Amino acid sequence: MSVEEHAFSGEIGHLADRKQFVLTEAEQREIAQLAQPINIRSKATVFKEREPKVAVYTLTQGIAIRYRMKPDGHKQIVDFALPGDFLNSPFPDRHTCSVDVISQATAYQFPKRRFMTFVEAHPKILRELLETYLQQIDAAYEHMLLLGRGTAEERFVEFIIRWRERVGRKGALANLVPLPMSRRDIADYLGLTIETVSRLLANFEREKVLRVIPKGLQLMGPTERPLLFERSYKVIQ
Amino acid sequence: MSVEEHAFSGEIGHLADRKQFVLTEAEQREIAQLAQPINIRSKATVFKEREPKVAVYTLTQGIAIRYRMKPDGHKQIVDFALPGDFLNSPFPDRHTCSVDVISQATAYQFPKRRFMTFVEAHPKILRELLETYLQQIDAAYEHMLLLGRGTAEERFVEFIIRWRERVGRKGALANLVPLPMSRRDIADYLGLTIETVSRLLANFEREKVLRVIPKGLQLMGPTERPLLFERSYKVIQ
DNA sequence: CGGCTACTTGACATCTATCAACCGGGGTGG
DNA sequence: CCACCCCGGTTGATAGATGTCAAGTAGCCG
Repeated sequence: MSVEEHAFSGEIGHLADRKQFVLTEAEQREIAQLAQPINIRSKATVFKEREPKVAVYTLTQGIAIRYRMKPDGHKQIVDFALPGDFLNSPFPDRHTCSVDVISQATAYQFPKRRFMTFVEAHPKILRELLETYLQQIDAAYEHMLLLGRGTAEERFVEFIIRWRERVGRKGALANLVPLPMSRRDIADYLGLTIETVSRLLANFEREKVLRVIPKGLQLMGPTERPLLFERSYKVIQ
Repeated sequence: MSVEEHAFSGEIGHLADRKQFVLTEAEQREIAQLAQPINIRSKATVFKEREPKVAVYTLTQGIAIRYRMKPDGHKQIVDFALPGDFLNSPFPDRHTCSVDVISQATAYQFPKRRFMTFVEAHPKILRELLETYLQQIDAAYEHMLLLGRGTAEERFVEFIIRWRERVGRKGALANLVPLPMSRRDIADYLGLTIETVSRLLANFEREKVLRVIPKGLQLMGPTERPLLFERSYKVIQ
């Protein structure tokens, strides 16, 4: 199968790589009763920042972007959500970010009050929730470092490394990295313009670090430029 | 008293503006037994990111910077901590950011295990902790938007507005804004260089938006440029 | 096949970083 | 007590990275 034929059309990220909740069967049944499954049509907005929060959502299929906007329309994506991820949290009373799905998607919708009473009745879950949020804080700090101090190239490289880890979590890390999101989404995640993202890709391709393929990238293996295969500053110490 | 004589040397932010914990006397006594008060000398590092985490700290006096570093030494400050703020969290096992104090400071040190058992025995506190972390996530998203999509001027203005709100929380918002941190710290918070920060201040001063005074700023009141007195996009809707 | 949208590419402008010199206050040592 | 030095801050000249604007291309869907 040639690279171009490689089908990225299938589901990716069946499970998010984030903190996984370990639930007993009883708990799962209980949760299923709380939740209402919903369909979200492609590119729809699930909720907007500052809107009153009536429910907590977990994504079950598809990919979502979680972002904040300036009044001039400029967007900063804070996170991509994969199936299994929460789209929001039970506090505060208003949404702290907006969420769009990038394609047809499904989610569970938990009425906020019921979600909280359930969680508070299950200390184990509350604690896991706590860990989830602390992971998010860690991720946010990492992203802040990137946005505040990274060059365009560093931002892009970090993005690919992290994204590859996330979607490849189930098996080995593949050299074919699916990119189901648009260039605009990548740019909005990295705090860059689509033109800059496009040029970065062109540069990397020229340097034989990767190849741009439909809806994804093919990484060319660690050569003289191991760039895309290690986190520069995670490995130091 | 002239502006220049205004003493910013006193304590600022006796209480952080963040989520305040409401504790019974019994709880306070219990907490006091868990905690060990410690002194931190000026500019000292309390802990470094990725170090094993043995304790949870709350700041009691002084101001701290919470930051992450790139291997090249570039720093991104994620937060300034005021008295009453946590410097870290009980998870994960390693610190997710470094903390330095910008002047002599004191803190409470809670052995991590004891902190967790205490918190888990007090669901009310656990829940408040949860809210605290969600506030931090909100703040981090806001900061990401600023770093990814804000111009140098927008970053600085947002910083002043937020900082003024934090240190002025107890009383009315003053037009004298103390800046106990160095230009380097401000630059590292905003993802800029000290030169750019310096030039921004010079510009604002030229436009009569503010005056630079020792260890602080004097805001000149909403003129034709209300700039520093409202959050541009909080007010929209 | 045609038109739309997403993406790419090029020319140019602009913003912020970099490099370097300079200033000023506070502390220190002669 | 004064001079010096050091450090933090400011200012200027210049460069470089990324944004902006505009044109062109390619893939996709009707």
